[in-house]
Amino acid sequence: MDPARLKKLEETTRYDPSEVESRIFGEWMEAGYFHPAAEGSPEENFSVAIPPPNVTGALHMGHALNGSMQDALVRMNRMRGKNSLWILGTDHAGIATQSVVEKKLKAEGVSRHDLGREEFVKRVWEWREEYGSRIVEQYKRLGASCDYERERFTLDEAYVRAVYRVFKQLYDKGYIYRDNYIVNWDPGSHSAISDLEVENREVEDTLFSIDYPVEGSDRVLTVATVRPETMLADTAVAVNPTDERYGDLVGQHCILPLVGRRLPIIADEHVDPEFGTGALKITPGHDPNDFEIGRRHGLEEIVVIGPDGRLTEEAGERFAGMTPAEAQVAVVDALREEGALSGEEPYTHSVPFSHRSGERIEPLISLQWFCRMDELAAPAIEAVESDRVKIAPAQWKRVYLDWMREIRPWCISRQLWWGHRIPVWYCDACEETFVPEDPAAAPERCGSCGGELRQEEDVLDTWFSSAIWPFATLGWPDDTPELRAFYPTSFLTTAREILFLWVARMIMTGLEFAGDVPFHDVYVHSVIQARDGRRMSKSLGTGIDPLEEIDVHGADALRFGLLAMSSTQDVRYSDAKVQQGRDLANKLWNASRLILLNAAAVEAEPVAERVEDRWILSRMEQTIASVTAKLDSYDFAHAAAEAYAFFWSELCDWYLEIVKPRLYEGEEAVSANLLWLLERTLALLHPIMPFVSEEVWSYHPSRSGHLAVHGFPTVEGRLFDPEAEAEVERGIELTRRLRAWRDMVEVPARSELTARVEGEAPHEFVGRLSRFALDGNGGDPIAAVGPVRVLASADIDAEAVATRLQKRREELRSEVTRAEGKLANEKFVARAPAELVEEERAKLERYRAELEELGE
RNA sequence: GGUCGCAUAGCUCAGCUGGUUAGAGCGCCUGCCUCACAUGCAGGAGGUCCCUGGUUCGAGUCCAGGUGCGACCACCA
Repeated sequence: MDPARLKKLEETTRYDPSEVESRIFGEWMEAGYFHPAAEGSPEENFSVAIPPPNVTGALHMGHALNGSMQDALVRMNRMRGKNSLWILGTDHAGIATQSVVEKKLKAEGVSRHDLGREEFVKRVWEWREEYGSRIVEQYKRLGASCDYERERFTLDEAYVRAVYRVFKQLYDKGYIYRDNYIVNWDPGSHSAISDLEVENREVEDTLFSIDYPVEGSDRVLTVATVRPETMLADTAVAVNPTDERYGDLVGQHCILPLVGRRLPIIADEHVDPEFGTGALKITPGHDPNDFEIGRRHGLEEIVVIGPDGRLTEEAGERFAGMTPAEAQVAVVDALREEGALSGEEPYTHSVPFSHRSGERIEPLISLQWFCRMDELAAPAIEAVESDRVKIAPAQWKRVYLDWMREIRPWCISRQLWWGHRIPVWYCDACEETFVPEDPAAAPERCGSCGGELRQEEDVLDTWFSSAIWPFATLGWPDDTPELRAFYPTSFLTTAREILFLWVARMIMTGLEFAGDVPFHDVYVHSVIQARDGRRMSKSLGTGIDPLEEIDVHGADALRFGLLAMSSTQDVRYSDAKVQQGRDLANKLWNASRLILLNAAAVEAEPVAERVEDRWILSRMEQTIASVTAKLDSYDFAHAAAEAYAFFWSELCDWYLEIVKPRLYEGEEAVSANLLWLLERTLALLHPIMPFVSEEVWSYHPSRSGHLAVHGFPTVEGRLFDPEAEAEVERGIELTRRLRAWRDMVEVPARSELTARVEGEAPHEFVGRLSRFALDGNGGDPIAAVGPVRVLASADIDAEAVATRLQKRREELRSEVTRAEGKLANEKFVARAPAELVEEERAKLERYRAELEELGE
């Protein structure tokens, strides 16, 4: 070994991740391990498409967890020799990015309208050039083995082509259409948003009762509403057809207060006779239900709130220009003046808010583009029903299916500038609509009348482009080598919040356009909450920055911690688990120092002769089998815990302590075993803790290349040895009991006690590790611990021994009582499995024997 | 309103198809700076497994009801 490196190994007793991580990552990148050739078939290869983070984003805990899981599987499969590709890229994130840049411009005192569309979009691109790669660099800090040379962006030229191809095909099929429809208008982003981008929140409002006089009568119909300002757009009043109170009024009219409009009184099933007075004002322009009712009854659709979120001229000059809140006050005042307000009471209900801007959704009718989903959903339902796409944990399969079976048209247009501008051209002269094959070469003049064409102003929903991520990133619609080698991808890990928004849509588009499901497995991971159980969120200030955690504890520690704390249920962020990961890295480094600095130079297969060697080699194989199976089934927490327990408890606490004398003597067999165990342990841990394992590996005498591409251990069945396991475990158990006994009777830690053994002698290590000389003779034993008879000594306090004995006797008596009771139960003896009963009898015997030993 | 999930040690969580004395990490207590590691080693204390019924020889685990949280979906003004 290079003297400088040897010195480092000898002198460094604390593992320092910050020194190691960037260096190692550079080595991997330079070697090109993460940039596989587009060869082989999807069946033999392994591929994953990263859920593309927003270009505006910074790495948060969700990314870190998701990335740790993906990287663990990608690395394991790369080590297995599979051609492995982890596709990386970012999402242009329409609303989020546009508002970031708008905010920046605002600070400069400019609005996007001052700049105009073209200039504004240019500015966003400039912003993206400067800041857009930040999150990609952050993934490197995590150790993510993505293909950084194949980075994609949803607005790359090739990607845009794919988006347009999809749009065109869906349009030609008639799935995409334009319609005046009620949409979720987000006054914050000045755009329509889809149902999935709306979240409902409980809000306390006032429920107003308003009297609508019935035409030609002195009766009034009292309606209840939380949004009196929308009455200005009322076009009917509805009652339930079975409601006897109003049967005679159906077909008549009432008069809209303040406005004076005649409103037909209609009957509709939707109205709940139990609610309020059983009469419902109908505002098709500003309420989704009313819109449906309006369409059923052919009602007039009036819109009084404009895209700017303020009341329009339609609302009448008294109210035009007001915000809805101002208008509410004004309308209520006016109603009160007219004597039409007959009640108000507090009312709590759920109200839609924009997930993007946080503002209250203003439902209104506007002209938007929609995509019909039924036809696309059908095969995507089948694919999941038949498990061509397996969703785990299993309960999410049903959630997916339930949603897909009730899928509704998707509003895909957004009134933004940043995004894929909808590839549709209109001719105002002859009212034709064109969707060209190649938008880049779109005609300038109308094919029918020669009139001037103008392109649709709106852009597509960001999720429209992310929906095709798994194949568009591989070059679709061209028939590329990447597509042939890596599609379908192997699996997807995701947070459940984007199961519909993203996962479902990828399955639909994958089947429709790429001819196959986009992935075979979907693993829905848990959500890591803040330490106090709240959501991690920037606005709440509850977020924990993964980069800070990496700075302090190292990427390996964070990765281990996140995987260890992950679960099928949501969990609170656990500093202790990250700490555990850090300690593990340190322990790995130090155990490796012990081995590497003391092992004789041997290049041999393990030697399974002595029972402790047979034991640890068997345990190693069992651990490899178990950890591998857990990783393959996305059970990261147990994989991490088992690898940890094996390495720490069995390998370090026991095996290393047992074999130290042999190691120091330079025995070759134990050196061979230790180097073999170290190699396999490092490889097994590498998918979880890539940096420290790679660093340690760099000192291993068997090293011929990086661990990142070293073979992943497979199980050597010949090393399984249940007998050796049982035998050594008995020795460990006895050692533990002897140590506990010593501590209990307060023997000084250093003093060696003498004892003799009844019957077969235990393994050599038992006496050594418990500081007992087991070859004593003569004298009466003062205590018995299993087969060990402890002899009197100046270090042993007789009183403490008596107390200890008393305590043990009590424990045993209670166990004897329990076992006796169980065996006295005839039904247990008769009906429980025979071996269970036998076991219970044996136990009872043991307890009784020990009790007798203790002088009972 | 519908669906799903969760309640186990002081804390954060494991406990598969019901079966040893219910586990881990952290924290706590007691010893140890033992020549890999004090980011360490050894030992220990600590649990009416939310409540009530039920099924069973046997229930943390299965069933019913209840209580308390949480998530998702949903057009009742």
